[in-house]
Amino acid sequence: METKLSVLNAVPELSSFHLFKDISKDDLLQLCANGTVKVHQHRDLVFRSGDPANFFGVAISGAYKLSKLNHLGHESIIYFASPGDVVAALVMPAKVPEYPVDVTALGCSRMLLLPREIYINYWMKRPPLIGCVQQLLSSRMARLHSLKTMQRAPLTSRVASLLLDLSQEDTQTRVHCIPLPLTRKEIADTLEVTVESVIRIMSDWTKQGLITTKDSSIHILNLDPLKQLMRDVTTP
Amino acid sequence: METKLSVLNAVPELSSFHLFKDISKDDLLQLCANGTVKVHQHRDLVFRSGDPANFFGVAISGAYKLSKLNHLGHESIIYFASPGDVVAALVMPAKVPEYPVDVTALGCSRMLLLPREIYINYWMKRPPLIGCVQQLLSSRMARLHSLKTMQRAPLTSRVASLLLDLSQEDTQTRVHCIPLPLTRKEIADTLEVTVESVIRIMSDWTKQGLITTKDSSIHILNLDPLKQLMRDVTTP
DNA sequence: CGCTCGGTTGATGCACATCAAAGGCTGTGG
DNA sequence: CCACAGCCTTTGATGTGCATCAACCGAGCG
Repeated sequence: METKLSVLNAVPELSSFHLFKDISKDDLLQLCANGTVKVHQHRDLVFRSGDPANFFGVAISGAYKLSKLNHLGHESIIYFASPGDVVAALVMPAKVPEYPVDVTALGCSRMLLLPREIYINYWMKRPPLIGCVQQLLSSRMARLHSLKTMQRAPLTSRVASLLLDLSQEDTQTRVHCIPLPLTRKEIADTLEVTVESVIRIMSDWTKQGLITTKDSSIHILNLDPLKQLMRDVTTP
Repeated sequence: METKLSVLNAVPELSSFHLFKDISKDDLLQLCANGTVKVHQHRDLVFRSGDPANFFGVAISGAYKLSKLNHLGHESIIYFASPGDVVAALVMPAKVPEYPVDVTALGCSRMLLLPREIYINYWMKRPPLIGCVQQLLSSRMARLHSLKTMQRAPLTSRVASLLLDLSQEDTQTRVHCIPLPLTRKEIADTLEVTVESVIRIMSDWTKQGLITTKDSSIHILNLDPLKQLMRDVTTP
């Protein structure tokens, strides 16, 4: 399932994250004391909602989804964490911390896991680092807000908005794609709708040549029509 | 509209908040340096979404709503802040911070406003305080998650859940009521539905004697049926 | 007195859910 | 090697919860 690596190997990647931007290599090793780098396969569960939260994590490569089960036992996806994102940091200061969500790997991914005490004793004593953590949380919060305010928009706009939000421009090929293996079901679970509705919308777009899907990797071929659909509310 | 008071008068209330629980009066005054206590009337706007965020706030009395406008210009309510809650703290560490939401007083309320520099220079250098701030944010995040995961439940459950979430037991009369002036429109804007739908549900409950409304203050007369409705998903 | 604002009710329609069925693809085990 | 199970995707037929639109009432207020 999962394998451990030395933290040392991950130092170059870690240093490249905004989170650790002004931190020397020595400091970085102190901040990662007792840490382990774990390699997860697709769908590996990292943290389970409700479990005692003795560790927090920093995503290094790949991607992770944060989700909960709703009243019917269906998955509700809260957030997608990318490399450089922290998970479970916010609950560390609680007296008896519990993970509020399930954290699951999407595709083969790596995460740095650190004990709670490290957060309390080292991380929280460094204002610049705390500032970065809060900025990450702030942008996660902003994404939640945006999903919430779009809740009453037509589903077409919401799917377009999500895809554009998650897509990144490949620096080489200049192609816009979504850097995580994402099924239609997961898109539906993020927007709190059914798979069928998402599929009806996205297969239209595929037929129109706006997007393609290869090995559950979604590419956006034509940005502008999607941006248009995202805004379209009153189509007179 | 709004009036200023000396911070000194608010010290007893501030000390009673979990946020400042282990902080001496002298320390408290340092943490509130250059602060002002403002008194807001119902519907006064405190921060406007998009404005440069030079201040953050601590709610002292009354209540505040955090909201944004959606694509159609309708209000979407993100959160209700109660006494002891912080607002705009999360965006303080950004290089060029902007308020992500509108903050509006609900009823006559008081808020301690503090300059951004105070957060950066004093608050962030106190790990226990940062811990408390993160706990507040964590519970706000949890409420957002809960609204999100209930999105596909029948509206009846969602209204019941919101009312129960916001209600507090009066320590004297042992009556459960919602400690903020809340219109049906605001409930609708929190759940992202229309007023009419909320009204249809709540007037049923009023007729059944489950709730009453006096001067836009909602009282819950009978908890258990509402709790039942909240859970009810499959009503066979 | 006319105004606005919050609450209420009814008639009608639509966007999305639900249910059903089927095909492709992957991995697993006989 | 094939049979089978499970997951993802797709499509169509049908249903319904909530939105939309319209109208009205009562209370507070300049």
